[in-house]
Amino acid sequence: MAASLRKNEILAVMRAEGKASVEALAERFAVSVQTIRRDLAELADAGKIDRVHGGAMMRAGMANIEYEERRRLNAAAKAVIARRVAARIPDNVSLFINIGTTTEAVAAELLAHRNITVVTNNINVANILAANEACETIVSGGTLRRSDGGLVGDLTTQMIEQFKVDIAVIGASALDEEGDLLDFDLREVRVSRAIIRHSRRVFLVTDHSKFARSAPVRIASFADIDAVFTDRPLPAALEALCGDWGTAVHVCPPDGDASRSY
Amino acid sequence: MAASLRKNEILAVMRAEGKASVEALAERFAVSVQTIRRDLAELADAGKIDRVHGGAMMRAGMANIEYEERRRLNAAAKAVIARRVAARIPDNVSLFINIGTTTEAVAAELLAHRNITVVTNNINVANILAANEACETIVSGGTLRRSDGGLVGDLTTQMIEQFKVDIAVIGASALDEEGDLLDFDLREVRVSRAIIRHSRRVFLVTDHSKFARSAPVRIASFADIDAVFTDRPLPAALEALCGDWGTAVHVCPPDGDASRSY
DNA sequence: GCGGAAATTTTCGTTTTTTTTCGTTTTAAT
DNA sequence: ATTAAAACGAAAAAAAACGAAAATTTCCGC
Repeated sequence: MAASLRKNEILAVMRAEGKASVEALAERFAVSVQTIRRDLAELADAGKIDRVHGGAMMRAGMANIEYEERRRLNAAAKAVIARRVAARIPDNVSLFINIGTTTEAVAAELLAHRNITVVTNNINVANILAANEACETIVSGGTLRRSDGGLVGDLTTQMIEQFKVDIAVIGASALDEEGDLLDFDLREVRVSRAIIRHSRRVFLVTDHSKFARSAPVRIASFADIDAVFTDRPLPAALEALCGDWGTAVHVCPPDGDASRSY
Repeated sequence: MAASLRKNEILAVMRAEGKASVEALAERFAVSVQTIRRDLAELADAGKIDRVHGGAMMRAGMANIEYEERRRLNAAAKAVIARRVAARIPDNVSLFINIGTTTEAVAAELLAHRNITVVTNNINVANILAANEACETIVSGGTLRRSDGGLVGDLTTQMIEQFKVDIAVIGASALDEEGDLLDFDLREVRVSRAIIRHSRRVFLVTDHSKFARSAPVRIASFADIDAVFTDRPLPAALEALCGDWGTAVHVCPPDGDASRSY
């Protein structure tokens, strides 16, 4: 790619001001708007900026958009699951809530709970629970993961290990039929394992889409979980395993039907 | 979804002022009210704001009125101070940023910095810096203080002590003429002291209103600080002391005049 | 300095997207 | 219940993007 001085300067302007219009850039560099359009198109192709009508902006919001998308996915099912979980959580308890859009939905359903202590490694959960005055919110330390507001790393694990709570609410990126909980990021998995070790009871919340997916790192087994909350029945094989392991299964159908529990 | 430069700006206005009317936004951006309505409708669909008759407001939840009020106070002065501080912070450094509305303004000015590592005990700073891909953000653990998004407590102090950074950016609730930095919450003060101990250089950011106030717990002395950034000249007695102690004083006048440094 | 090839920029007509206009419906306040 | 402001929907108008040909600049060797 032939390096143009202008393109670098455009990038500098964008970084400084966050955004720029085609018109303004054309005037600033004393070239035609067409030339600016080509520069912006190339920069956008290279993934440096995001093109918008009339100009361009820094690619900052991108990761966030993706996350918002993920949050919206199966939102109805997640809300039903969350309500059901919240109903099982009494007042006056201590909780872990870890990373995940479904766990965030649970946090939103805990706004009316009284006198609870929540330890979380999810900055969005902290933001949500800040609205509940009767909730002491403890944020675990760690490196902020931009993609989903999660806090991960050794620091997070160390911090988790300083607690022992009544109930943990955890998610997982994927589930398989042998009853394993899976995730993508080893750092996050280490945190999840610490959470399971330091909780008296563990609730797994997950929508059905996780059964269709796979991920490389094993967090734990359904045998380590006390209860699963999901929106559709488990595969038969897995349901049988849960029976053997004594793992309670709560199916929360989205349309408000009576939910089934095993 | 077609992103627009205007929508980002609307969001910024909303964050700064909490709410905005369709009429006012239309005038500000010199477009028709219809266009603003469409923008607001899309932002509301995306869940960023809440639509109300005649305008829109920030989504309820974390919205802490008192805190928003405090943030708005002397906002212009804080922005000038923040820009000045950011100009003194090079790329490729590690930073502490602690609790305070002025320190948050500094974080906002660091969005264009490259390859920085920021350790913070302020959840708002973490939210702001999430937009900078070239910034590794590490959140200290601790108990979430609802009033200002601060993380405080022994856990926070422990976490801070695991780092040693190049520059600390700190605030204070009050300052007195003998050159002491003061605060209200002992837990927060312990954290601030840890931050000072574990930084190679310390920048204090504060607007003039802090001189008129007092607080019970002593954080440190101006003698422990490398540089002070403020919007009005210090009381003469204190300025003399800073001279003795070798504490640099940067006065950043709000109207864009040449700022004075001692 | 000159000619000419290659790259870059501008011009121009067309297509797409966004914004405005205007008539109608809904909302909130008296 | 009445009324004025605000929201909505759809067609018209305006602005911006696109594609490709024409014009300009740059970069060579001579």
